[in-house]
Amino acid sequence: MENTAFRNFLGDRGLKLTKERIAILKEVFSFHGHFEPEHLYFRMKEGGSKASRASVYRTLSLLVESGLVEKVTRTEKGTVYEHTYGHRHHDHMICGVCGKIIEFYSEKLENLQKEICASNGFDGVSHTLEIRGSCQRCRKKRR
Amino acid sequence: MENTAFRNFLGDRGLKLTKERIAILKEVFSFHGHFEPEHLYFRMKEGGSKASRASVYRTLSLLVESGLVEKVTRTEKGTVYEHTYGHRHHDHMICGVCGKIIEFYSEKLENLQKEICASNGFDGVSHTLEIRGSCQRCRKKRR
DNA sequence: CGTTTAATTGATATTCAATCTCAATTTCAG
DNA sequence: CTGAAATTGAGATTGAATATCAATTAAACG
Repeated sequence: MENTAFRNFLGDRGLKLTKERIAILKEVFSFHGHFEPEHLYFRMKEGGSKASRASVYRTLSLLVESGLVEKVTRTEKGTVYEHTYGHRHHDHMICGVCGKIIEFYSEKLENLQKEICASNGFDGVSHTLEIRGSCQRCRKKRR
Repeated sequence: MENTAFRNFLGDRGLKLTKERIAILKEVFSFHGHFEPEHLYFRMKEGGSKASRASVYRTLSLLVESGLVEKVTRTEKGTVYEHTYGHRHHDHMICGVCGKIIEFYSEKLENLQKEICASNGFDGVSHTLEIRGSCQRCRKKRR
């Protein structure tokens, strides 16, 4: 469970398990899909939680460091995150018209990373592939 | 030559070819590698050019639309660009230790994009693959 | 349990890239 | 050369993200 994983992460670093951190962790894992820090903050505010904006940002950094959450992409409007604990790594297609994000996983791509790294003396730890274009729905609307 | 390409782009859109746009275009193509808007602006300022920051940003957007320049990645400190005219598309490996950026091109990856898009009803226009890890030099230093 | 101490919080100020405003200027077609 | 429309630039503005710092809190220890 992500709760335990985060608890361990904090423990290993001599960090404290505070109400705020627990609340933020819970909120992050309360739904699936992508989210932005500001939205998370306001969602929590509405939900009655009192965690400050600063704590949201600070905790988000910790969650990324712990590997429970990943930065998906940076847009003009800020950073998009998603929780990844228990989920397989995947990449994204982003529709430039409606902003829809399609997730996909490709075994071939994973192997390709290894291949490319090997031939460049690079030790690849992670990757992000972002394909931009237009989704089916938006292409149909156009005409 | 990129000059003509940009001229055509502007013409097609009924936009004007101004001194500022020319100066910015020239500066962008005066060197290779990655750059950030702010650096470009200050470099021009030192060089005696009088293009304003606003014009730099505005022209950069046009250059991206015209396909002469691409956004490479967004960092905490802003957007990184590179001119791509005359260059083949490529992707990047970023060393998390020293920040070094290694460029690479993979035919397999290009084909993979088509493949992935096809099976998702997505019309892929472009992609960015960013592999993070550590470069050879930094790994050697560690021990 | 209390104490103690270092970590954490939160309200607010601050930073900084990027965008907007709008009067003055410039391009360019006719 | 002239006029209409596009463009510029200085400065204001936005908005995400971070820094500040006094007050609070977690938790190891006795």
